[in-house]
Amino acid sequence: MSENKVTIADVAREAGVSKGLVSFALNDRPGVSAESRVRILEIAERLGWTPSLRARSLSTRRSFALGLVIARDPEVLGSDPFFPSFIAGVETVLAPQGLALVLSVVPDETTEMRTYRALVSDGRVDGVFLSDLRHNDPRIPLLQELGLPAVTLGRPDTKSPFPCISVDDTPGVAETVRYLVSLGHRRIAHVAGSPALLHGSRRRAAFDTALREAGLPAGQSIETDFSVAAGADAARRLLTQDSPPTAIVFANDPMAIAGLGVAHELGLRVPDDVSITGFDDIDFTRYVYPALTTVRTAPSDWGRAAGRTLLDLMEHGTAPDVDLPAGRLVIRGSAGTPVRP
Amino acid sequence: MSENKVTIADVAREAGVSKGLVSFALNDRPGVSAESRVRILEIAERLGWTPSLRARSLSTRRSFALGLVIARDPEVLGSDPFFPSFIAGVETVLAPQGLALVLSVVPDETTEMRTYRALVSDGRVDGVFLSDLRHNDPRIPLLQELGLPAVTLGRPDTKSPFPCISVDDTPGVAETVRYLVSLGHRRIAHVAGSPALLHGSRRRAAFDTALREAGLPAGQSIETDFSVAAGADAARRLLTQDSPPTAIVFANDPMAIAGLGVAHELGLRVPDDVSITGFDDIDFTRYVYPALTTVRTAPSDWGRAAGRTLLDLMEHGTAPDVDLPAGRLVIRGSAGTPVRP
DNA sequence: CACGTTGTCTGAACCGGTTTAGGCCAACCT
DNA sequence: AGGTTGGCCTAAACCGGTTCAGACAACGTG
Repeated sequence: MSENKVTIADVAREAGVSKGLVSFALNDRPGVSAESRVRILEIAERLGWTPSLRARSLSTRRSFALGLVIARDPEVLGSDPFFPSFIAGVETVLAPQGLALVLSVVPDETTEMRTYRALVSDGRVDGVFLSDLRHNDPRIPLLQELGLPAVTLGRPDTKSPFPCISVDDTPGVAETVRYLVSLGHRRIAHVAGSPALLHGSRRRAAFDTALREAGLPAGQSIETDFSVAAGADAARRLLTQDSPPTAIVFANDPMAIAGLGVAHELGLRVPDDVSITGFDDIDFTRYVYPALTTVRTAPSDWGRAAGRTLLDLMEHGTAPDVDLPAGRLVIRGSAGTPVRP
Repeated sequence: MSENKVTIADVAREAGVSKGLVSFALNDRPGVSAESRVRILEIAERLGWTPSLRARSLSTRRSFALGLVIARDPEVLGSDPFFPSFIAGVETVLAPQGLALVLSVVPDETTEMRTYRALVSDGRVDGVFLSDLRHNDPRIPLLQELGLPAVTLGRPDTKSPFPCISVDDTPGVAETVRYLVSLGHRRIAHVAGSPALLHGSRRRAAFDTALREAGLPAGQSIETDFSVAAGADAARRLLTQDSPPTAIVFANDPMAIAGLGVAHELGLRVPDDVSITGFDDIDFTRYVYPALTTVRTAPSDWGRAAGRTLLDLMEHGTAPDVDLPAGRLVIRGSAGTPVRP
């Protein structure tokens, strides 16, 4: 009762033509007279015909679905609103095309590679989004070998046949550092993300560069896995040492928020005793105290751009890279003039 | 090159038997001699045969995929780690079965209903998870009409043909209120979630009941949409009135964290001037200051249970409801003895 | 008038599985 | 011996589309 009952054969019989002609008319391809076309369409409409995705899949060898495989520690995944927003953005372009999004959340990299292979050998998706790019990312040659169209979220550090959607984190980090320096900070530390992830190491490199350009000595950096817990640990280490930094630049907002908590817990005032900045401008930032100074990024724009580019790629076999506007610093209360520089 | 080239016909030819027999052997069904079976399996193995999902889909009228449609304001979605964890839990049971998860994030309820219809008429999924249950939820009759198997996340307030996976929020809320009362609180307010959502209104009802059972007069309640922003607004309204509450029970953690921020901003000490509790025990709770006293829930357990139940339902046509253990109060620093009761 | 040309349409093969009707043969029963 | 049963297997239909070779008629052209 629920499944679509009327097939192309029903339409053909009703219209007194062959299946093939109906198919041509429905996909408006040449070789059908104007009268036949409207008559067939009219009959299909009247009979309530809808295409069978499964039949179409079998004969066209396409699945009309796109894939996203997320290999993140569930803890990190939960505190980071990137993916929900990204997916919402992707959907806005997939839904109108009748495409579905197949999502896999996997625990580790081995499973991740296996998942891509399975998606391909099942013919489950026609293309994938590659996120959380890593150094020398093994997924790029894998997907190339598998012949699966893909777009990368971020610019890979190796040769890649796939279009990429990227946003330069450097200006945001640089702007943050310049702002802190302008407030009088000289001992600025960085709580970096995972060095294995490109956006982790790039933000860190941007931080180092920014300090150098400000004429300051290299600052302290602590590597983390981007998790809230790791952010808290890093903040505690930085703030409990002798002559702690007067400002800490966190590589993402969840860690920065944990940093705020640690500062409070240690009896430090923010921003008087220590300034704190984040990255991403997640919703929480506005409502913690003090509100977090951070760099605004737009994950749902990424999603839209990535979706459009992947469609382009699948349709034309090629698609240009997209550079999204760099994030700008959003100034709130968590960074200020140090009372004891 | 990527697509699976070897078909069941190749195996049949190589084995010198018919397609049908190969199919029987591969699905180990009766009617195949032991020798033939091992020979066919051996040959399929040697040839590297893998089933074509698409062909199987067409002939069995199944899609080997399950659906999840999320209709939430992106803002609320982003700050709430429920779905990432839930999905991770679901995956642990789907992946071993070779099932995929099709995810839709839609902006509103109208689109949501349309999405379900599309999923069914495309035959895109074999079953769905129904989350964020609403009062008199229109999706239940819709799915019933569409004949799509489903499990509900939470117990519906109307007659439902579907198994449900539920957890009783009442004990957690009750425990929270009793704890606050035991600390000496008498003016306890509630920042409720959306009254349209069952878990929103149930937590609120549990709150009212708990106060009554403690012999206290009805407390103040403010309805919200579960968003961080709404939580902050509610907290501000509660705390800036004459004789504000000494404790606020928030219906979820993101709002509670926003509440902490508002309290700080108003110059109130937590928990001395106002105690704050949350619900869900998201990762942030441990790392804000003071750490949030909240009720622990386990979204990935929900995911696992929901996945198993949906598989059961699809296989046997029926599946029992599952009651997950109620969340327990996790005591941290954000609630304490009121200094001015 | 014979000859392409063009436009419209049909029939059948095809995608790669599942499923059913029925054939054949050996074993068993009376 | 003849009839029944059951195990093993094949051929063909089927799921519902797409696609291609070719039939046929109308048309213009030299």
